[in-house]
Amino acid sequence: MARVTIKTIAQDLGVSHMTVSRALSDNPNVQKETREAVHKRARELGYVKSSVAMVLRGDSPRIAGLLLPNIVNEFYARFANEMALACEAQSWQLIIHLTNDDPKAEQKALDRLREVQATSVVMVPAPGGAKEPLASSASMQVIELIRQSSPDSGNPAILVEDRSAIHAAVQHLADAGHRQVAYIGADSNLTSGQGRLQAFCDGTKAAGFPASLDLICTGAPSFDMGRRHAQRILAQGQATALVCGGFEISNGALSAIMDAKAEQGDGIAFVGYGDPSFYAWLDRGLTTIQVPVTQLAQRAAEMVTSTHRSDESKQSSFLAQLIIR
Amino acid sequence: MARVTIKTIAQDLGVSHMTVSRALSDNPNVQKETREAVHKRARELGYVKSSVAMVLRGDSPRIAGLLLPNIVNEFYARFANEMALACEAQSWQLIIHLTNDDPKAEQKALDRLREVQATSVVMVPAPGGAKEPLASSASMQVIELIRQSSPDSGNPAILVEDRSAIHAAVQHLADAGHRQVAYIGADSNLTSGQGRLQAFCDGTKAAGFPASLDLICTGAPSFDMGRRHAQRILAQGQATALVCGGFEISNGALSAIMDAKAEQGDGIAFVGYGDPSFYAWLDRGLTTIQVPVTQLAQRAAEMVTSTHRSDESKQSSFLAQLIIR
DNA sequence: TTGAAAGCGCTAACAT
DNA sequence: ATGTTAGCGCTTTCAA
Repeated sequence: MARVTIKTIAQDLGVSHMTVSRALSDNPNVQKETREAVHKRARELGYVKSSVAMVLRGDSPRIAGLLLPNIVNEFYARFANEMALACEAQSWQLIIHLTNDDPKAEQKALDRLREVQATSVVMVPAPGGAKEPLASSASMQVIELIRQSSPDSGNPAILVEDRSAIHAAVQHLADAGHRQVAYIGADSNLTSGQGRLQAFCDGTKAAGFPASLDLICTGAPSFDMGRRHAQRILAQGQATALVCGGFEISNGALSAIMDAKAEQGDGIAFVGYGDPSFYAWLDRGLTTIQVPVTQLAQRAAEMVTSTHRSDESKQSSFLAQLIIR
Repeated sequence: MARVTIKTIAQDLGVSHMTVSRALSDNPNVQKETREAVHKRARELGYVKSSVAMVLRGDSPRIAGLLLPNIVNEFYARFANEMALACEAQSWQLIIHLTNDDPKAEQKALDRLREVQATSVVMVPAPGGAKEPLASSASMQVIELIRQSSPDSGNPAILVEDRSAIHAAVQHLADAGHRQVAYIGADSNLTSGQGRLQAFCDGTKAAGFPASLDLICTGAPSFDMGRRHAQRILAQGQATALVCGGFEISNGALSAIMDAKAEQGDGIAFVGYGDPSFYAWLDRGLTTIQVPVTQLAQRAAEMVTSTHRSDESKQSSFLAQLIIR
């Protein structure tokens, strides 16, 4: 069945398509009867205004892109969920692309979004991705999430202030008597990686047992990376506690720990990153660094749906919190 | 900065926009030099073809909609994740809308998708939603997921054959000596609810202890609903085991059980629905009904990206499996 | 080998 | 109060 357009309705009613257009937008310059007739017929035929035509004319489409490494990690899932709801409330649509932290996938996703003329993109920049997310993407507002592609990318960013929480995590472990505390986190390729590692080192120094280098593992953050390093740390048996600096890393490390526990029963103290619901149920509750997802998502939705794109590269930062269980 | 179009390039190079169009699509009817010059300039200016213009002309946009109750539940998250990846591989974009199982949100989402001329939608129909998802949506191919808005909706559907798994779950509990087995699931408002409840009842009959009605709880499926009913069941203390028939219900019931366990230490045998990663870690592993997410998602992506819309209301069904832990 | 015209759905700006 | 025209970016068709 061919698309129902204002012309369909116009012919149907024997008026010009302009009259229909006016009637549908409740322009006063139409006979009341005509207007009602048009509305009625439109409803009957199931007419919907083509946003495509509107966009071609110059309206900016109420479409935003969201680029995440994945959506299985509960943090990203929650973020996407909340942001989608907030956008929906403003009649914005969200196109989600998963990058798996791969720069090529990231670039492709950005291109596809430009094709549909998405107004803005919220993205967790992939490590090693384009430093300047394509000059050409000047047409889209790019908002960086959690990490920054480069400290001076000039894009607005929504960040997490987690250094104090990481510091507190180390202190907490120290208070419990731990002296051999390992750390797994992103490498200094990522702005977030730098900050977290720094905070960890500061924490150990403050607690009086400067971290030994062989207890510090960094690299490109991923579930597997976290799992591998945790396995190694467990095998070495040197560390008595482990702090994670990344969502995926935390889950990966945890899976290694749970596996080991199933076999041997013992375990090491663990401080996770992010707070998926099940962390509260494992081992009578896992201590973890909780990131304020809702706030982040709401901020993102705000920035996306507000038409005034922040000219200044505004950065907002939200406070993470150590949840002790 | 104004959008870069073929006209921009044309003026720039002093040729007609048609030449540019031809050059960009590698039409042989252009001087080699011209073609190369055009390509070069296009790259420099960061030109991207407007899919909006193409769609207006008649191309169908490679955009599909995905309507899910939420995306926090790990099953839905995994589904969305896998489907998004599969779509990406085919250069399709996915617009995700969250309905929270609310018919009004569902209807709105469908309208928005029609506005952007989405080609097809994969949706978990909300309970009580439009029986015929809007005749007018004839323009979009609607694919129902997991449940059907009505048995004879006539839409293609991707379903889960979980009756044998539910049956097996009851048998498993019976083998372990349980006789008072409770069930929480969707009501008969949903096609999936009917089937699961039926399978549960059949199972208890086969096991020799027909389910007593006060151990059977049904209603609109949600986390809260699962949680409330589980709390009540625990408080009554009659049942020694509980089977869940729904993703959200399962997580809700589980949260009630974990809370109770934290307080009293005892618990009842539990068979979940869906298999989020952490089920394996709780209580040395939760027995659960595992739904083949990947298969479902891949099938969905296939149907969406294949241009030949299945005229016949094809239904595919994938087998769920009882995972005993 | 190139260009000009028309049309996809819609509305602002002019007619009438 | 209603109709006509033009143009958003692109390709198909027809003309040079």
